[in-house]
Parts: sequence; C-alpha cells; structure tokens
Amino acid sequence: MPELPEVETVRAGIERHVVGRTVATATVLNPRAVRRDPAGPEGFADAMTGRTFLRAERRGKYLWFALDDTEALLAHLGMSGQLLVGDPDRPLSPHVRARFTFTDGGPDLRFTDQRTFGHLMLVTAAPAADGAEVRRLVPAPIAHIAPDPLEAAFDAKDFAARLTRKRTEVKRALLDQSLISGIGNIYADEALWRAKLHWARPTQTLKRGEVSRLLDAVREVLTEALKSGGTSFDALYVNVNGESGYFDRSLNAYGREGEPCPRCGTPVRRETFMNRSSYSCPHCQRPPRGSTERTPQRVAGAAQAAGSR
DNA sequence: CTATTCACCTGGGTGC
DNA sequence: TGCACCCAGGTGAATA
Repeated sequence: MPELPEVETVRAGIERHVVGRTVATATVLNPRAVRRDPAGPEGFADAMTGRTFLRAERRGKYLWFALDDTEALLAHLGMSGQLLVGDPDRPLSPHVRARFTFTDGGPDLRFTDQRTFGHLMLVTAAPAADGAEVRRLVPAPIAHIAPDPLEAAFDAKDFAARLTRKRTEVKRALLDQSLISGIGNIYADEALWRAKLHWARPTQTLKRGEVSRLLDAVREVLTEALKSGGTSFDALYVNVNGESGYFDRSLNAYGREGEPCPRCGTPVRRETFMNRSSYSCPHCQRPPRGSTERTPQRVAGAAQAAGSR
C-alpha cells in the first residue's frame, strides 16, 4: 500500500523520467480513473494532450505534476496504483487505466491500478498558504490536506497542539490526513510500536514527551522506509507495487501477528480497529486504562450485513 | 465546526 | 473443482 515513502519514490521517478517531456497522446482506458475530473475522460485526455510535465511534487500521499503556473495533473495511487514508465511498445496489462505517450517517442507513462481506488485529475493550483518560505503551488482539491512530517511547511508545535486538542485515539489521529499527512495503516503501526504507544491511547492524555517521541518515531519510520525504497530510483520502471521488492522492508509490528516483538520477544498481537488490523506488542504497548480489548473477529451483524451486499 | 460511518473496488486466499 | 465469502484499506460524501 503506497504511503509517503512509496509515493515519494514514485515522485522522484517521475521527476527523473518524465519531467521536461511533452505529452503526444493521452488515453483513458477506464473512465473510473478520472472520475473526479469534471471534464470527463475525453475532456481530460484532450486537455492533457500537448502539455509538458514541468515539476513533480508531493504532499503526503498525493502527487502532482505542474503543467504551467496554474494547472497541474493531480494523482493519488489509492490502494494499488502504480505509475510505470517503460517501452511504449510493451504489451498493455489489463489494469492500465490511463496512458500517456510523449512527443520524443521515448518511454510512455502508464497509470496502472488493480483496485481502482486511485485517480488522476487535471486541477488548478494556488500558492500554498501554509508557510512563508513555501512558494510552490498546491492543488485546490488537496488544500485541506495537512503538510507531511518530511516537508518544510510542517509545524511540529502546531501538530502537537492540534493532536492533544482532539478527542480521539492516537492511531486515528495519525491516519487523519488533515492533521498530519502521508501516514497509512502500516507506518502508523510501526511508529506506534517504536514510540511504545498503544493505538487506543486518547490523544488528550498524551504527555509532551510522548508527543515528541511519537513524532520522532514517525519521522524515523518514514525516513528509513524512504531510504530502502531509494534503491529502485535508477530503474526505468517507477514502481510502487507491494510486490516490487523494496516493500518487503523490515517491519517490527505490522503483519507480524504471533511473531516475537524485536524488542522484548513477546508475541505481537493483532486487533481490529477502524475495521482494519492493528498490530502491536502487548508488553511494550500497554492499552490505556479502561480501553476494551478487541479481537479480530467482526461482530456477527456486521459480517452478515457485509456478506449480504 | 467535529466525529463517525459507509461506499467505492478487485484478486488472492480459504473453507466447505 | 467450484462456489461463497473474507480480506487488504485511503478517501470523501453523507450523516449525526
């Protein structure tokens, strides 16, 4: 699942292989890929033709490619999206949702997305209003997304204040892209493990030291994952798929149910939270007082309702 | 305004 | 072998 490090790897790949090139043809193979673009598939393709990719930018899990001073191609990879650059004559895989060829006749760009949660959209961009030194444009549809912890516009003090003001659990807060962007289920669990915090911990009870420990953990986890993803930068293929190799980075908690915690050896537990799995160490990450232990099973009614759909 | 719930998707895996 | 179902989960619209 592409979270900040994977999306940044894609951004760097696009910067290297696509920026400076001009679109010869744009083809939408599945209209769902541009469902958020009011111009529709034909309008989108028409508007993209002849445009030049000027810059590759990112905030959190969103990517955008400036086309001029006010317009950009916005991309979100969703669960399974990939942006692949390669030989324009290679066969078209069944999950290619959109394709761009370039006037130089070189490698093409393909938006591939099995589960179709991702999308592309031509947008207008306005100057970011989140930092005096920030001069770049941010697309209007993602103006509500908070800066991510690796960008200059990120304000740690403001994050701490807003985090502890919320009335919610700490993991839910980490996944809230309007509070801090770029973190998904995997790195949320990894950061909480590293900071020795349980996912259900009420944000209002977090001590100052715990907040800074958590933010440090978030930055470390993202930075390390980014480093291991960086090895694929030289490849022509800009790959962000779970199977692509660097995604098997070492994880300490996520997906390791029953395996020993690397810190203390206690078997990692899995619990259901927000209808998804949360992995944590029962010894290092003690549940807050009064929190209900939850098992991975769904409630009977929910399972039945889901099954009948 | 804030917090919560749900719809949107598909292919691999599992159990009967 | 075939079928039904579960599961992965980020986003934004709808709802409370």
